[in-house]
Amino acid sequence: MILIIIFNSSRTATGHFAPVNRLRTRTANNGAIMNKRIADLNKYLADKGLKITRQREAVAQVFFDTDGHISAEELYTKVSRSYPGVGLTTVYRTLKLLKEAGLAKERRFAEDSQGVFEKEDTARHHDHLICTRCGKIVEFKEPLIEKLQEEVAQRHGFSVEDHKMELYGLCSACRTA
Amino acid sequence: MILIIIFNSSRTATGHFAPVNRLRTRTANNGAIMNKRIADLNKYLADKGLKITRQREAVAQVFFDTDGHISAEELYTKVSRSYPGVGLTTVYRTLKLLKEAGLAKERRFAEDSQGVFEKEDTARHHDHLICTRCGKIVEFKEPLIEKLQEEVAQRHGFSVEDHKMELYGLCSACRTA
DNA sequence: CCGACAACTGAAATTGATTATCATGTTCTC
DNA sequence: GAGAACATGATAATCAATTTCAGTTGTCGG
Repeated sequence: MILIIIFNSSRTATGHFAPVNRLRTRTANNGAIMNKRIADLNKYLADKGLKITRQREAVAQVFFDTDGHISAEELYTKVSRSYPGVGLTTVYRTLKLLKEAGLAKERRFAEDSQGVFEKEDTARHHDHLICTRCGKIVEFKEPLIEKLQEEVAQRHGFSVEDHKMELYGLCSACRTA
Repeated sequence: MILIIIFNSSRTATGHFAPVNRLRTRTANNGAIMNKRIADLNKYLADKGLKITRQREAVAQVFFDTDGHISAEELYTKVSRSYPGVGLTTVYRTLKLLKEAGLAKERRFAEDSQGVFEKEDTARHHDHLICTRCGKIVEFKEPLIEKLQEEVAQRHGFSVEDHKMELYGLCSACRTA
């Protein structure tokens, strides 16, 4: 005997069953705490005439709950644990939206590596020290350098919207080893 | 009637005829001015037990004759005009060698763009202002920022080997437009 | 609540820069 | 000048990221 129960699911053309219920009950819209960043994203989407979807909220929520740097692939894995049925494509697309909305920032520390993302508000105005041997990454702030950057830009008629500064070298552990 | 003349050519397995003579008579080794950078490259190759070849000299020569930034693809096109029969693969390989030899530096100004290369001695200790609208790139030097970078690194136990600093914004033309 | 339509989704295909493969060619050393 | 090691170039492979496309779902006006 074969018993098949399809309960409020969305069967896609390729045979995938999206766990709609689980996803829906967990999203911010349905009772959970709607944090400010999700609200910011939703506002951005509404302003642009884009749609607020379960998948976007799921990706955004997991992203906002993550500290430090995370790649699209890693985020996909992490999202899949809580909200299976969200595709890697959607993770990429949502990260792109988060960047556009000014909520995420993309970085790439090595030429041949994949991009990593971090929350814009914690990313703002900090730069990175990268150990070329062990890959260790240290974040730092240097307001004086920022000031000089502004001055240099002004001298050349530029207005600065963003900057990237990375220092490559050896950390103390690798230098003594 | 079919007449085939093969004149001191190197017929590869895929039917390509490399114009060996033309290439040879034009290389630095055969009478032309051997500039210092080519000599540096040759010394590097010799030290590493690698070989000095016509192709490597051709790519290096054209690269050294180029000012500013050039991509591997562009360099390939440019080399092909003077020295046809040099493959794109070899251009990539030679640029890699030039980097290792400390004669070239690779940069990547946009996340999704191809890498561009510039001569190391002109690249050293200068950074870039990039217009996010028109793509204009302005180079600048700011020794004071370098000094501060060293200090910051030291404070975190790092020794600086290299750095990357890019300021993104709008140039005067794009700002007023 | 309903319908319609534009936006969204995810799997698979595609892209594009770069690298690996491999059969043949070339350099350099003795 | 013989041989071993390295180099070459066409092609295939790689890999993150994007595009495609058929099917699905938000959103807005009634």
